[in-house]
Amino acid sequence: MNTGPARGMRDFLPEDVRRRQYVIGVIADVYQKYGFEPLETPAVENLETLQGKYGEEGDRLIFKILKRGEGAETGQADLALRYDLTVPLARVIAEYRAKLPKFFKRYQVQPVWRADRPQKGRFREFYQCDVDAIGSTSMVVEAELLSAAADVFLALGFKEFQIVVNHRKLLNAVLDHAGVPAGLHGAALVIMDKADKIGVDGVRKELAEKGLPEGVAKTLREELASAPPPDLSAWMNQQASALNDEGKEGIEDLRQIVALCQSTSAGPHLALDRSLARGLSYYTGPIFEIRVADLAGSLGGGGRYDNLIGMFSGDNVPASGISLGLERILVVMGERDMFPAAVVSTPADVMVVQWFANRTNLYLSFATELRQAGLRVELYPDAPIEDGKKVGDKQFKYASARGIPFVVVIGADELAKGTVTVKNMKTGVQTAVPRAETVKWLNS
RNA sequence: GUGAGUGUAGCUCAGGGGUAGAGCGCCGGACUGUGGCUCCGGUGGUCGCGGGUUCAAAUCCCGUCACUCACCCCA
Repeated sequence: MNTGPARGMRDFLPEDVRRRQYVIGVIADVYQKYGFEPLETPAVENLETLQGKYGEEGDRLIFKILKRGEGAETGQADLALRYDLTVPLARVIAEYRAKLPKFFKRYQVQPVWRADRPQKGRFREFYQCDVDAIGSTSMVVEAELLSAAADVFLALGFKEFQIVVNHRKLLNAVLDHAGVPAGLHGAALVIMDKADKIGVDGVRKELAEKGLPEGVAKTLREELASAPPPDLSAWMNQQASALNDEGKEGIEDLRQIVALCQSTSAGPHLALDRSLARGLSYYTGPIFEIRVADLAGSLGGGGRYDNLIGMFSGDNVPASGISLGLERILVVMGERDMFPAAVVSTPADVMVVQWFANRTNLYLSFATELRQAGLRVELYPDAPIEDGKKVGDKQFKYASARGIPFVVVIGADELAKGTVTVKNMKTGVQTAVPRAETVKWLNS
């Protein structure tokens, strides 16, 4: 019998859970500072809600659930595990628009599922930490989203990270300018997105395979090869003159984002990447990705999706958001040993030793006293067979292995004097303390 | 969906044709009313699973499953 979890899924032991809760706590705190409100949605959505939102590749990775009854035989599915948090949000907006504020800002930290093949930093069940702002087309939204994301990484102790931005409209304009037919925009975007991995020559080769003429590859290569200079504003002006109206809109949005971010935490980490494309098909405007050097994939990504909610409600509601990948953040933080010491250990503040097998109630009531005073107290469940004999072999070893900092003994001497002996497990120093002053002593 | 690598004790791994080894852990003991250090003793595995070659397979071959990594795509 295989006792491991299902492929791509993981069990989280206490130490893991503590780390996860720590990171989630930091993220939620930052998001709340920006006025985002919490939202939760079901793990399961109707299949039709999800299909057609993520692009061809994305749709393939949806975990489908067989229809009850006949589904077992026909293989027909009508439900699916949620694939991301953005599409369920769009559904919620379409459903509750009237009840929600004009500008709705929500954060959501929940697991999503993808029928992917696992590898480093990639799982079939993983948490996303999303922030989205609904109802405004202003680039202030983007600036705040990026600033919040930057604050999260700074609060977690990251110093070197990049917030990479680009714009779907700019990409479309560049593709048009290069002569890529509208039908091949998607394929060309995917190839451009890989530019950092396969290099400029690889891009040219793959474009040729798609049947795009040599001139296209040449133009795109030139676009890609031209890294934006430090003077972004001048560069953008120069670019804009060569592009159509759509491209100019993209440039203008990016210009605003860059300018607005200078007043936020995101500013120093912002970078333009003209080849950033992102796979999800629902993006319509600015797109972003958060990267660090030691991980191939991104730690987070997002963008503006002004038409997605309209796919549910009919009328378009502008929206933009960003999603942080909890698992990848944890992978990197684990490798770099970035967790505060307190997060990793101390399941209890103090352990009470059972010295006399026939005085368990004494130890229980003592533990109760300490707990009522606010301490986390563990009582060792087994008493020694003979009073006082071999007490420590098991009990002290257990406390030591669990990293419990203090152990309290009430043995014969202590009972006679009305004291307890407190042992500091780190230093090995033992102190006799009047029983009534134990809490005071431990807290000092 | 494609490709590569790895499956041997609870864990990390060695052994590359003659029926298994280390370190750590775990259990017991010495020393302390009592852990970490030291010392002594002990526990430990049909070598992922199935088949084949061979007098003989953990070892070679085929298949299968699992895990890991990379590609694709993504967080």
